[in-house]
Amino acid sequence: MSRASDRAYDGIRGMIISGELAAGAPLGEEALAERCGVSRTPVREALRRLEGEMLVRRTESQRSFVAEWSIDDIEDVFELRGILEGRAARRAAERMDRKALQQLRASNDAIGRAISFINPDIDGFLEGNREFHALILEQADSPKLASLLGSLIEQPVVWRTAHHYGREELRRSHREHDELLAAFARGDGVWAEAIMLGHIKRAFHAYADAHRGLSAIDRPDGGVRAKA
Amino acid sequence: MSRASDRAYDGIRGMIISGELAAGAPLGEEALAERCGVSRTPVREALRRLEGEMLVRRTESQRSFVAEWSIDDIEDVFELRGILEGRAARRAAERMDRKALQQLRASNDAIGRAISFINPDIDGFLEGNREFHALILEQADSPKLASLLGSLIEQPVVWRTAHHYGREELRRSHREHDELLAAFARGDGVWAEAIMLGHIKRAFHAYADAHRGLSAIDRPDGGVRAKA
DNA sequence: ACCCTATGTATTGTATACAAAATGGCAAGG
DNA sequence: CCTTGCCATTTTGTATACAATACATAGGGT
Repeated sequence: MSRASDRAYDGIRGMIISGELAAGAPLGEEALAERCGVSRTPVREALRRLEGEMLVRRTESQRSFVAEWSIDDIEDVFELRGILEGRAARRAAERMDRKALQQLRASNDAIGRAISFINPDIDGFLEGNREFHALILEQADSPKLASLLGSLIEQPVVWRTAHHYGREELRRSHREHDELLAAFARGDGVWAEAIMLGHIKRAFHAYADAHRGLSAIDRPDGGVRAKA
Repeated sequence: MSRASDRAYDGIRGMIISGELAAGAPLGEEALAERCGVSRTPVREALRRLEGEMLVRRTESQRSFVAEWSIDDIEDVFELRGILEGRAARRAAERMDRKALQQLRASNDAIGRAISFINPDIDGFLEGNREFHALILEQADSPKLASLLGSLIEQPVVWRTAHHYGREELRRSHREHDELLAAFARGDGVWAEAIMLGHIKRAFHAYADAHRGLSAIDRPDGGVRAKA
């Protein structure tokens, strides 16, 4: 898209995701225009886009605010993600070619490297994770599904979640990706869908636990750990 | 929303759905502004909205066209609708209160009246159908689900489909709604989800058959008919 | 003291002018 | 005859001015 419009979009989105603009904060067009160094026109466009992505909420009187997410909202989104990404995984498994499979392996290897350090490279993990899921969505070859998922993924809440992950949770995610790869290699769509559903469900509970301030040992799973 | 912006949205959307603007037709902002009697600004806003609803496609160079739907796209959308409306039906069944159930019954009764004539009232059927599904979505109480489904329903292709329906297909749809009501009355989410999935699947095949120009007797089901 | 209303202020909606970019045709060269 | 590059025209992007609307506050009435 065009220069100013993108600047506004990236700028506002960044401010929301980083927390610079807190949940519920009012989003005046004039103020945002000034902060982004553009006029109100591209700001308005960016706000509409962000509204479509559910990062911005508008009142009946057309005033914009940073969207507020209740724990129910978040669970709702994770469930929908599970359903839709599950479908993506199933379709991808049924269509996967050798080249795409290798790309997925490479992507997950990059994740493996990112989390191999004593202090895991969370940004590297996130980037690899994003790429991994994007590749699957691409292989699913369903433009409408991709369009729907675009509204759900990349929520601020999702991004900040991984920063609460412990090393074991990162490794578990990595292992689940490996299982997905096994399902893809066999073209087993049902298996792939089941793994993806569990993968997303686990991500939600990791978030919910962190949100409640539970330490690993307090969790319902009693601190189950990956063995390799 | 505001007056001019809505006029542009309703106007363009109407032109697309009615077929006045054919699939693939270019959508110049200036021309649309003139036809809708507003300036380019609200037209641009309407186009972005319609793009989000997948009625308008934009090229990489930001030119807009009426979206073109392949049979695969349509099947894709119907499948996603099935998944998501199925989930809506399940959640609705688990939450349905007496008042909502009565509203649903009233809505389906209206559908029954609309299709009771020798020449069925298709517009009445569509309006009742829209209301019926909207009530379910409302009862599902999942804002994110509603937001996703908003992009999928009310596609032009869906609307035109019902005009190809025979009296028997209309009655079958009406009966399936009755089954949904039974599931809702019992609070049986799994049942409701299954019926909804079948309901949407059938709607797709009705469309696909009509699209291929098959008459009822040529269809794979050999012209199975409702008995009451 | 409370509520209702009116007015001023802040915010959003729309139109228009101008800037940037892209498409399509035309001409020159291979 | 096809290709290639340029230029005219069309189309979209951005900024800004003005109009309409919503909000908040203060004042008066009960």
